[in-house]
Amino acid sequence: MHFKIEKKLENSLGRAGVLKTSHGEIHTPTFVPVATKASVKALTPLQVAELGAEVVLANTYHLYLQPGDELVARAGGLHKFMNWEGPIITDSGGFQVFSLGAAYGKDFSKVIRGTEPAIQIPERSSAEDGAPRLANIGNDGVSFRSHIDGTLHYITPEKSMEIQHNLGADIIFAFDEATSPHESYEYQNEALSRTHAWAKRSLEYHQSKPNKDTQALFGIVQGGLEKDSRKKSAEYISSLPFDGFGIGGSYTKEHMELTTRLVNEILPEDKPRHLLGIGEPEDLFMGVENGVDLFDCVAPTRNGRNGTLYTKNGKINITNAQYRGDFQPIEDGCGCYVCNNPSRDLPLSGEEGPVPLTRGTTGGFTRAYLCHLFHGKEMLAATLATTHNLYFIINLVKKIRQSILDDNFFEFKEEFLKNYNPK
RNA sequence: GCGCCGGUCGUAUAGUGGCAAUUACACGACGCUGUAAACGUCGCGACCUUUUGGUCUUCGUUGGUUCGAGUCCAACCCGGCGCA
Repeated sequence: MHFKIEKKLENSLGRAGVLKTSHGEIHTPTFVPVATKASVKALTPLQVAELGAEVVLANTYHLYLQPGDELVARAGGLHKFMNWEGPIITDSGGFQVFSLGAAYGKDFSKVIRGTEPAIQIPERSSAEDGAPRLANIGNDGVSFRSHIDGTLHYITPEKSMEIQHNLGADIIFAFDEATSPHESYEYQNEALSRTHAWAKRSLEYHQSKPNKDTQALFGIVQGGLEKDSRKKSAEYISSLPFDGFGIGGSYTKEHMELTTRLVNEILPEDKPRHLLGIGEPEDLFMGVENGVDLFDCVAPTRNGRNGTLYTKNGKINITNAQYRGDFQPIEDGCGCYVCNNPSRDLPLSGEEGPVPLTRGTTGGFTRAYLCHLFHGKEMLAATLATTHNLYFIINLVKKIRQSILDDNFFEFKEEFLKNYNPK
């Protein structure tokens, strides 16, 4: 893997670059669609590529449970298994320590609403808290109860690396512990030392294997909301010879910006940075401006499946009654397949010359049609909504990248945010 | 004509003396940020209220029994089945 910065954004941490992997180039900053179980839900890899995605992110924990990393290895690795030829990133399973652990059954999420994360997790200090959860954390690793069949599994940093080696992604992540900002200060400290110890163990295991030459390993900065902890974490993680870095954890919007800037000021400039799990439009501008190169997020795909669609004016819930008879496209002027339904000239195999895939110009799909598909529970609803949302987000980051190259990032940001209501 | 069964929120249902009344679907709104997620939460008779509330009107119709009736009784209307 090789990373080259093409252009820097003046008076900020932002930059545009190219990340070369053995499965192709990634032009950064970029948005990485999430393909947790080796599938971007509702889309084929060809569709994902046509949307402009250059890389996808799959998950270690999920693929370990189903179908099993050894089976993926037998299939010839993730690329072959899922028939995606481009670069792949795998997450380490660290986030599941959080989502199946402290956050299990609760409404904690990565981005906390409001400003005061005052509610602490009271039962956290006691081992026998009685609260249902599927993950329990020890210093050596984490025991998980499978959310699929309830079987017990134990994942250590070494195990996470082994699984990720079997999966064979281009970029893999160190095993970490994501914490909720609701945790106590003492707990955050404990978790941070664990994440640091696990980072070192992940790295040592990785470097002892031949995979170190074919797979890049990213370390993950944690540290919660405390500036000092974040700083400490960024300093420690960047002192280790990782190929790149992830920024993890969960925070309020306000802290997200402070944290991103603080961390990226410390991380070495010449290595790529991935802001884990972030991807609302306003957050993408924030991240890029503060030195982030890669974003992944389930928001465009999940929101799409649940009926929330992105437009330049903000998100709309397409299932709402007001759209039942609305014959406009989702977003006027959007260049995606759903909105424009352009006559495309893709040649079909065996045919001579370009063959239009669409006959005539129907003008694309309407809001009314999408609304109908959702109410009718048609599978096409998910496909079209995901197509539009992913295009919207991927294209937004592409435009942000271009604005850096064109020296008009700040103008573009202002113009976009002026119209966009984050809600 | 006789007998039996049945008529409850848009639909299908639960309910056999304390009920504005169960559940599902539909409908309406909201939420979703390294995917436990084609999911979840809330609302769904009307009006009022700051509240854990208050008032009114509802289970085919009309009457009755009862402190109290969707629930018991009577008649009637409608539907299904059976016998003529």
